Parts: sequence; C-alpha cells; structure tokens
Amino acid sequence: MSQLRSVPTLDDVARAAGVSTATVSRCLNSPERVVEDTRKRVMSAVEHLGYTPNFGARVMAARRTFTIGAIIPTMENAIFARALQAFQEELHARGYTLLVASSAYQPEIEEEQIRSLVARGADGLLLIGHDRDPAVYDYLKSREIPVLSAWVYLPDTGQPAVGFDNRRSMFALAQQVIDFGHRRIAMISGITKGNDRAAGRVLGLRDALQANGLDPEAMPVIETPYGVENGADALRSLMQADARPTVVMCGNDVLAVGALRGAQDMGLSVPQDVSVTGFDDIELARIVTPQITTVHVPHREMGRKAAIALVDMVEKRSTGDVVELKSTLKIRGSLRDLNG
Amino acid sequence: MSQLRSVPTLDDVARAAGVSTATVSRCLNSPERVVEDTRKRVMSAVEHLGYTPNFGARVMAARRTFTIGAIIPTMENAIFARALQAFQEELHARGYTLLVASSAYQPEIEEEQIRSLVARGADGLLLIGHDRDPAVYDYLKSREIPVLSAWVYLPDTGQPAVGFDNRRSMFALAQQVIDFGHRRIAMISGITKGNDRAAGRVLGLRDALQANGLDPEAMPVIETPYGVENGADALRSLMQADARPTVVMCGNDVLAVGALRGAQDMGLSVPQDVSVTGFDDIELARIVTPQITTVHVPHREMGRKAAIALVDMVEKRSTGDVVELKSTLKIRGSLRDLNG
DNA sequence: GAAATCAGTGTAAGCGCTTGCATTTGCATC
DNA sequence: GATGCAAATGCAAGCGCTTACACTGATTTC
Repeated sequence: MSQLRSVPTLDDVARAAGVSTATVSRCLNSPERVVEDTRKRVMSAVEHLGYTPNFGARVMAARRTFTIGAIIPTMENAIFARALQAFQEELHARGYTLLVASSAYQPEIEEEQIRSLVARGADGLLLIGHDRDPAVYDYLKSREIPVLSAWVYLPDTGQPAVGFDNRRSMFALAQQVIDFGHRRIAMISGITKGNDRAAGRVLGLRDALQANGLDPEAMPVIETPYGVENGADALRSLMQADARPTVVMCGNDVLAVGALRGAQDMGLSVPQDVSVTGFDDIELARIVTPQITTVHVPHREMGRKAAIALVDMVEKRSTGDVVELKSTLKIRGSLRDLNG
Repeated sequence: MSQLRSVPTLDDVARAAGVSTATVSRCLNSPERVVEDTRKRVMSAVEHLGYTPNFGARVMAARRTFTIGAIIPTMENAIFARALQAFQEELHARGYTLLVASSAYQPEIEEEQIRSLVARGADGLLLIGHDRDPAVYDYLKSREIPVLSAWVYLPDTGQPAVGFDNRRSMFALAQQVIDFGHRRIAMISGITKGNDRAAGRVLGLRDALQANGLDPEAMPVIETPYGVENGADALRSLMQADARPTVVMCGNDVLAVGALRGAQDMGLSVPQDVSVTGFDDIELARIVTPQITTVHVPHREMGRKAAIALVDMVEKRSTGDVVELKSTLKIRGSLRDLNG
C-alpha cells in the first residue's frame, strides 16, 4: 500500500504507469531496453509524481555509487580550487559525482574523512600527496577502493599518482634565484610533517644550494602553517637577523603573499630591499603588487588527468599509473636580478 | 553465509561476537542500552574485522542521514569559504556531516544539485539567497526538507534565513562615500539576475543617490560575472567616459580587486585618481595595496548561526526564523576623502 | 513464594531499489 | 493457423541495516 502524501517510490511510479517496478527501473537506468511506448508512459508518471530515486536504496541494490571522493588539505585559499574544478568537470562528463571533504592538514581528520567517504560508497578516492599511515592504504586495499594521489610525482612509492616533482621544481626556481646573484637565501616553508609536497620543496632548495657550492645547513628556514598572517610573521623574524637575506623563498604562494605584506609593513620595498618567491601560481600571485615570482603548476591539467586516471581505475581499465606533469617558472616582479 | 575476504557486514560482526545483529547495531548507535561486557566483546569484533557501517543501508533503515547539504554559487575565491567553514564546524559539533555542492551561479545547476542532495538523503539544506523558482521550494516542502537561506535578510519573503540586509548595507557605504564628497559615482555589479544579493546592493546604492539629491538613473552601471579579470575590464570601460567617475563602487571584493588592478594597469593611482570600494570583506581586500574599503560581513557568525538554526529546524525544535546580522563599514586606503 | 517489573537481548519485518531468471507478447515463418 | 524466436516485461530475491516487539531471567514487591 502506498502511503498518503509522502515521498513517491518506484512502486508508486510502477502502479501509476501500470507496469512493474523492474520496468520503471529499466526506464531510468537503461532506457534502450524498454519499448518507446512504455517508456513514455513511465516517464510521464515519474514527472507527474515528482519522483526522485532514493540514492541509498539504489546504492545498496546496485553496489555502485558513481561517486568519487576527494580529500584536500584545505578549502580556504584557492590552492586546490582550480584543479578540483577541472577534476569535477571531467568526472561529471563521465557520469560521476564528486564528494569533497577537507582535512585541515590533519592526518586524523583525513582518516575520518576517508572512512566516511568509503562508508558513503565512494567508488574511488583522490588524495593529495602520498605521506600517510600505511594502514590507510591497507584499509582501502581491503575494500578494493582505488586511490590516486595528486600534487606529487614520486615514482619510487609505486602508488598511482598524477602530479609533478616538487623537489625538482623548487630546485629549478632556486637555480634561477642563484643565477640572479642571490647568495643569502632564507626559506619560509609550510609544515613538512606529513606533507611530502612541502618537504620536497625544502629538499629541492637545499639541493640547489649544495649544487652551487653554498651550505644548505646554513640556510635559515621557518616552518609555519598555511596562512597570510603566518607568512608575514615569518618574514619579520627572518629580517631580524644580522645578515639579512636578499631573498626569501616561500613554500607556497600564500606564505609568499604574507611575506610580501610583512616586508611592506616593515617599510621594506620588494624587490629592492628583499626579493620574495612563492610556489603554485594561484591567482593571488598575480593580484598583489609586485606580482610574485613562482612555480606554475598545471592545476587544471592535473585535475582533468586525475579524473581520467581514477575513472579508468574504478572501471578496471587500468590499475593506476604514475603520471608526471611539468611545472614551469614564472619570473615576475617580486624577484630582483642582482646582476642587472 | 559470510563471504570470504570481503567487506565485513553487521552480520559478520554479530557472528564473531556471538550476539545478534540487533545488539551490534545498538552497540554502535546507543551503547548505553547494552551491558558493558557485551559491548566490549562487540567492539573488539568491530575493531578486529575493520568493520565500517554501510551508510546506504543505514540511511534506508533509519530514514535519517545526519547530513546537511549546502549549495553555494562558487567555490573559487574565498567569499563563502569562511562562513562555510564555521557552518561545518558547528554542524560537526552537533553530529552532522556537511555535503557541499556549487552551482556556478546557474539556477539549473543549482536545481540539479538540490535534487542530488535530496536523493542522497540530506536532512536539511542551506542555500544562498532567496531568488529561485518557487517550484524548488514546493519540491522541498513536499519532501519535508527544511531549507535555510543565508546571505540575505528580506523578512517579507517569510523564508527562514540568517543574513544581513544587502540593500541597507550598501546604502550605508554609499552614504559614507557621498559624505566624503564624491558625486560622480559609477558601479560595477555582479550579475543581478537570479541573485538578490547583487540586486539588493545596486538598489542600496541607488537609494543613497536618491536620498542625497543625485540622479540614480544617471549612474553608470556595468554588470559582469564574478572574476578579477572582469572587474579590471569593467573599470577600464568606465574610465573611458568623458566625465570620469571619482569613485567606482563594486558589488563584491573580487570585482573591486579587479577594478584596482585595472586602474593600476591604466597607470591610474588609487585612490588619488579614482577611488574603489568593495563588498564582503574577504581576506583579499586587505592583501592588496591599497587595502579595499568595503562592507564587512560577519562570515563566521553567519555560518555558525545558520548551522544552529538549520539543525533546530531538522530536529523540529523550530520552523525557521528570519535572523538579521549586522554588517559594518571598513574604511580603508582605496577610498579617498575629497574633503580632507 | 508467586506476581510484577525490568534490563538485556533476540527475532524478523521492512527500508527502496536492481537484476537474474521466468514468463508473456508480438511477429515472421512455414 | 500452428510454430518458433526474440524482444519486452514481470517476479522475487536480496543489498546491510534499524527497530518494534517478543522473549528471558533476575530482581523487587507484597
């Protein structure tokens, strides 16, 4: 018996159209298997009753959700926004829905979010970076849920990924900085614990110092959480030193913008008094004055390719490759050429 | 028969602990109804098997999801980020999970997202603004799903909301601008169609002109979609006019930042050659130079109060009130006082 | 000491959908 | 007109969980 004045179910539609629930279900999921005439009748009943399939029930019966989960460290600031947008668009084109959660850069929260997305039936998961408790990967493997990492290229881990080499990218930027005549280099890094992107960027800078006969150990490094204010604070404390750095290289653009503001607040002019560099090339980097020299990351391409790769894994067309994307340098006003 | 090497179910846990599925379910959902001894046994079985409840099945049986859906116009730029963060935190504290979707400012996409969230069993919905097809509200009402709007205060609609008066806020800012001696005022507005916030802001500015004996119809207004580039373009075309405006008031901070850049690109200095104002007071407004004069919106408070109000509605403690929050002016460097 | 009470647990009926298999229908073929 | 076959549709068994109700044994009450 259908309830009075309540949410319509498949059963209600079937009754209204004078067919079985199976036929209604087929109309919705594989219309070509139902004859035109019947289909029309069913669809008009669907329309008329305002029927929407119950997702939970559908998932249970079909054991597929066509949902992909993504967990990013933060939604604030646009770092992941552009890639996620492209990821979503590509998923949509392939008939998948994206569920996004953010971990606030905290491993425990990330694990909770992973479990929650899995419980909700995510067919596949996109994560940022590789650096997490192996138990997480075991759990996902036992559930047979494909995982893809973005934002990293570390082929040795063997984990499927679509990303770029953070270490090599920072090396390239640092080489440019050194070529511009800078020797007193300081760094403001994001928190490196549990963050292989941030860690890789520090390593890349140290590599470059080493390669150019400078002492990596002598470089001042401040680690600080994501945030404009933190960047400003860090810059102030770096500029307190006896031998002020001529350039402050930041682990990401948000810290760099903070550093820029911090310098301006101190009455220092960038790049005359101190140069600043960032990483990621988010929109912000070109909005501030001077514009920030940074490493351009192919956000949209990364998002799109990640979607393609992950869907291939979910649909068992692939077991997951490691794809490398190229980053490029963007030399802008915030970096001074000391030779010039 | 339990399957070999597969995802554990309630049944597997029950068998492992030597109890019925009902008891396991109770252990998970209302532990106080199970005696300590049994509970321990069950929990260790849960742990051991790595059991995670199947969300879909749970929803079907319990007919509650403890999930709240939110649909915001855009994830890019930080406009909604801070409020959403607070919304999420407060929901979490009350045992709810947030599902976010974005509509790209397109009504059809918003409707699709609403259906999708409803199908997924959202217990309640947060939307931005009131301005949408009444059929949407009918649909939600027939499903008995509480809806709350944020970012607006328009008590006449009778729709539950937590927000501020866009029109009055813009009026206040415009009054200040006029008090500073500006008479040639131009506006860059967001798209007003289907967006009562943007529309309200335009009206507020016109009100202020009227109230001060200026001709509202004479004011140049450019409507343009969200985006820094668009703001810059709009400013350029406004400055092409014979009688250049002394101030360009923007419908939001993103457009204002664009206007600022546009002016700088033209070699104009802000605020000497032209003043710029924004709306929303996102972080960006204080990052650029000069800092942008704007209307401060209590993002976090709005998010938090929206969560409280919506959960009250979901749990039938309220049928939804209309709550007004206060906005405040932030007078900063981008606005010149022509009297001073 | 029998009856009443109660906490703790089990039984089993769905929740709304998909899908393998069985059945019916429509139509070309003999 | 009977036969065979494919296409269209119906039947019914679950998917994994919650919860109303039934049951059991211990404790309290008179």
